[in-house]
Amino acid sequence: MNDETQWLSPREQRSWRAFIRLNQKLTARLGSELQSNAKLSGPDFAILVALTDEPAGRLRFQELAKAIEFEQSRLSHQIGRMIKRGLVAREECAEDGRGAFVTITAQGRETIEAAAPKHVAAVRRLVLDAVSPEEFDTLGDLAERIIKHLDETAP
Amino acid sequence: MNDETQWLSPREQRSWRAFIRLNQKLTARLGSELQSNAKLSGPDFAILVALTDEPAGRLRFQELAKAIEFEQSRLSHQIGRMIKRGLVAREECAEDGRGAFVTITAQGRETIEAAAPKHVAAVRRLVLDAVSPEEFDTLGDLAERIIKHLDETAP
DNA sequence: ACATGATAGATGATGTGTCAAGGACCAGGT
DNA sequence: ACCTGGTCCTTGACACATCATCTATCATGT
Repeated sequence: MNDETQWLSPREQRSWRAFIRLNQKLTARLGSELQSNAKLSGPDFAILVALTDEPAGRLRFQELAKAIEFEQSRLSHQIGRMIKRGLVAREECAEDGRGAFVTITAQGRETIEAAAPKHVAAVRRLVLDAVSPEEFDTLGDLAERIIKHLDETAP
Repeated sequence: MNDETQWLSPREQRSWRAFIRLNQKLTARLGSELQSNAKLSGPDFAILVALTDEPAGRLRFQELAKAIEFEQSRLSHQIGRMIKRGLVAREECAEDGRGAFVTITAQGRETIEAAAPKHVAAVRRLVLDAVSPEEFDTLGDLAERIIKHLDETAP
């Protein structure tokens, strides 16, 4: 094996490790707050938000999958579990016999409406409070740039 | 329910969503590259790196858990699976009858040594190539600040 | 009408993460 | 010697993620 690997410099490594660590910690913290405040997981929350963003409160599987960037299969499993808990329902699609809609239920709405304020508060408390508005903008800019780069380098 | 929630401004929301999305995409991409290049998951990789950082190639469960910030139980399950695959081994601890060491095996070393260069290359290609060195420093600074804040606000 | 390939979604197997409960051992006081 | 409480690690149950595979339906060309 050729050993001309461009290892990370100490500086790069420090930034990289901080970034990775932050992701892990943040996901864990927000997830556990959501869980104890509202009995929702991160994926549950993302799905309910996407559905309430729709006037009709429903979406085709495909569109929902695209909106939150879940793979088909992952979404299918996730929706299956959420149906069991009464948060969403599955509806036949008249125009396309293969397709199906996911609809938010009344209970799903109650749950998300109760959860959202606490979640936003947690985001403010855990993240926004740690940096200035300008810095947060910078973070957003960098994130968008890297995402764009990732999508261009797509597999 | 009092409705004085400080919702995110459009600007804040844009940054927040980009940040979250980036985390998800990046974890997914790096995980899948690791998986196809080396048959390792992110957690596998983190553990092998932590063990090779030790001269002895071994650590107590506690210390390993602290080093990579895994909960005890999570680590225990993870190590169990890795033992099955021959990447690490469990060793009794003479000084403390309750404790145990995790040791990297020869096979574990081979695996990580083959995986690391490709992983670093992926990090460069997917992330470092998208931003300037100064920007990456900034990212690191912000990440460290938020982590510090998270730890101070610890549960 | 009918083949053919593409698309929508479901399903089972396996690996991963979290929580709650448990078993083994240690340390300190009595 | 014996509690008692804490520490170290394991275990089982369940939610989640990914992969490969499957079925049903659609859309097109003949």
